[in-house]
Amino acid sequence: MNLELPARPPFSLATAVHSHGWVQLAPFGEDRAAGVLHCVIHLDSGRVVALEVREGGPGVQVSPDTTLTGDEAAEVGRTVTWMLGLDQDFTDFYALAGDEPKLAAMEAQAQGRILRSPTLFEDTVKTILTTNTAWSGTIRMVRRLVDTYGAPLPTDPDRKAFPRPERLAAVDPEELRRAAGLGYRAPYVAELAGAVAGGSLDMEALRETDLPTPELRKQLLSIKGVGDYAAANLLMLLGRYDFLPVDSWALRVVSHEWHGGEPIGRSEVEEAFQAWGPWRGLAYWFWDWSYNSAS
DNA sequence: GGTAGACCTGGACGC
DNA sequence: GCGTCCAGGTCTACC
Repeated sequence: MNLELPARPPFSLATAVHSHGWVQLAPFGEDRAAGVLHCVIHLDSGRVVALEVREGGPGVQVSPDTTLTGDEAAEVGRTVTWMLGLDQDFTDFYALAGDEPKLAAMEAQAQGRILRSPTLFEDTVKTILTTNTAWSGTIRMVRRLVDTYGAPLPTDPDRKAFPRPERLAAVDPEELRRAAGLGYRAPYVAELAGAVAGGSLDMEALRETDLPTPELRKQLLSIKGVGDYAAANLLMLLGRYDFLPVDSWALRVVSHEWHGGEPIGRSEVEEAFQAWGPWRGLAYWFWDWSYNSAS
């Protein structure tokens, strides 16, 4: 049983999937040559299913590895729509970007969507695990977290879904530190999982909130382990582009783009994209960096 | 509000 | 093979 999900044009599955490194993080996977995105998700019914997502029509075709009930199929539809931002509309941004040579190709390439995990909880944990470590470390930590605590896929137990909050909340932080190699980040993940599992923090409600972006940012910053960079990264995933996720890479590319490679600070990065107003994060994310392409 | 130091891991490097 | 250094954001204490 395949699901056909429409996307607001322009849309490209490959562009959305490769919008950042998230596809390299478990339980995502891909067959790049075949143009297939793989993922394993844990449904509300308790079942764990594998999905294959292909571009099809003006949207995507989703192939589960098992027969789904009506409710489960509807949940898969909502989840994949969220993950790929199928209903996102960048018309206003494209109108501005068309006048900027460094962004002018965005509409033709259907850029703008940023691959998300099935839940904001999962994306928040993954974002915490990007901080203060190399990308290879993030890949390793997420993989070990999924392998150690994720619910197995019945048809292939070696493949697992991202662990649910209640599962991680039940793990001693010291075990998280050792078993998943999270280091000092372990108590942050444990505290977040505990808050979500205990009901004191409804992460998924933040996906639909009408809160102004600065207020939403404050809520994200109240999560231990989420600082300026991580909050801005999560806001980007939530479709709020008012803040820039300034990390060491941002300092490097902005320095080479406008400051001759000289050391710069956060303020120079923010100043570079100030003119883009509520779209500044998107302009930064998809900027055609001269340093990046030359290195 | 700004700053210094600690946190943790793995990779690079020198010996 | 071993030891040392470094990169990578956030938190806490302190000024």
